[in-house]
Amino acid sequence: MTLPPKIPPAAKALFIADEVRRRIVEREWRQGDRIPDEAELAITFGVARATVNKALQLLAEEGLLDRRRRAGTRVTLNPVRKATLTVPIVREQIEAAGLTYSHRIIASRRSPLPASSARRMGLAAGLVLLHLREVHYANNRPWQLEDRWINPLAVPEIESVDFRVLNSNEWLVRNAPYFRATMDVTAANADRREARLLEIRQGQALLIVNRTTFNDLGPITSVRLAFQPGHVLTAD
Amino acid sequence: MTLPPKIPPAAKALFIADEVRRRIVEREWRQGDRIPDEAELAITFGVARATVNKALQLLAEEGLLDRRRRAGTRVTLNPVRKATLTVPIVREQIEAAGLTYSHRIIASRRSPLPASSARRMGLAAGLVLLHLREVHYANNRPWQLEDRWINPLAVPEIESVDFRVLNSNEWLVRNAPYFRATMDVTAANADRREARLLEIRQGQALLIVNRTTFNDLGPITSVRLAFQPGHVLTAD
DNA sequence: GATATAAACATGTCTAAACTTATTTATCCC
DNA sequence: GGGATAAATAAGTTTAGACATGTTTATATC
Repeated sequence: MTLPPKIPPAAKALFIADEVRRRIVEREWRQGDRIPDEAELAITFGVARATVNKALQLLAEEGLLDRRRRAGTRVTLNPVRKATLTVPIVREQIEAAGLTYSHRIIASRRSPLPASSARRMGLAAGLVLLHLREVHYANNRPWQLEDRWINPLAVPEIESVDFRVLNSNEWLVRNAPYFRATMDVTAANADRREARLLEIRQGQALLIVNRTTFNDLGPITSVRLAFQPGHVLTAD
Repeated sequence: MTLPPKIPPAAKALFIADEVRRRIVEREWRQGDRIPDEAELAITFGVARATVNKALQLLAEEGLLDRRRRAGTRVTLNPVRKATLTVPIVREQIEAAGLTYSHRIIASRRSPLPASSARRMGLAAGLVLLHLREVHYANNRPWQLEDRWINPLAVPEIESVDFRVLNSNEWLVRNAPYFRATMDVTAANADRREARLLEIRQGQALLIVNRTTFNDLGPITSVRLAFQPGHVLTAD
């Protein structure tokens, strides 16, 4: 089976990836099976080995193939369910929906770091960091609660920023690029304070996203986002 | 700046990616800046252009760089927060924690598809599909609720499978590979039935994951997973 | 000045060949 | 049989060179 000589102008790798995917989906190659090696596929498809390599690496990233040196390439036994979550920038998300964005600072002070955030940041609990709490609004209705800890050691310039004017999220995005980030997702019942700020009933289920970013100086910031009840995060 | 001649044995692309990342993090190259083109970087690093290309494509995937033909490569203005969520296979997750896995079928029948699932699957509401409801247990304590719709048109073999013996999740994973999947995450208060099955109080916040898979014949299955309160999904 | 056309350019992709590295398989020795 | 060692193998990576493809910029034309 050679590539259709006309069709693929400069996307042979993608074509090959599709073809391999098809063979897996149609169970021509079954879970656990070893598939032909790169050199062999290169010949059957009439392309260079590097091109096959690119295609197979793509499928390996997707989780469809398991590749090991010398052992060859196999169809993954338990295709793991991976999906890429995108946490949008609040303001952009709201404005993209044609709504008016605004935000309000609830608190901005130095406080000792609680244990949960300390764990996420890899810092000692009780360390005094900058603590920000904000509400983000769409058309003056609460959209998201933000509870953020900022490590001035990693972002010295932060001292001189006035977050009453600027959105902390955006300032950090623009001024504190990160090397590494961790993220987790959970659900929690709104406590009394959250209910008041989000203008909902206490106990309603909130989607919670925790995100911590790091640069070479250490943890930059750890933020807990609590979304309006019913909010859906979509993954690709 | 040439690569340290000794260190990188066969990982120059990664080294270059790290170096570019460093320059961005240290604000040598700032958000929105155009960075030198591939040919130039290839010379400064003393490698082939293909190697630079690989490194920069990596960073573009990470969302750190914006690349456009002819226009060149720029540091992303608004680094989007992307993270890869992995939804583990229940049994493996439970057994990996050293617990005993078991499951129970609550219902298994043909029913008309409700609107929400129909939307996700791209099918007409009311269409009669196979409907499965299960509880997964760890050490005999409820761990996860599963509410699944299966499209027999995409998986004809399903008719002959006895899910009282086999876990539907695993059967599908092994026997119905998919082309494409969609996933979303939200939070919901446990209703009375969910509370009973999960042995929790009604109203507790549950993390909900909806996942739909497709193959070339159409939607295969759409599943709603409701996790125990407090469950955390971790993204990389 | 507006608009079509051509040139320039940076990234995108592919190739063929070489070398590296992890891992398996075979072989030899005890 | 057990264990160390060497050979074989398949993927991982890099290179230099080529051509393709979008985009921008400059140029010519109306």
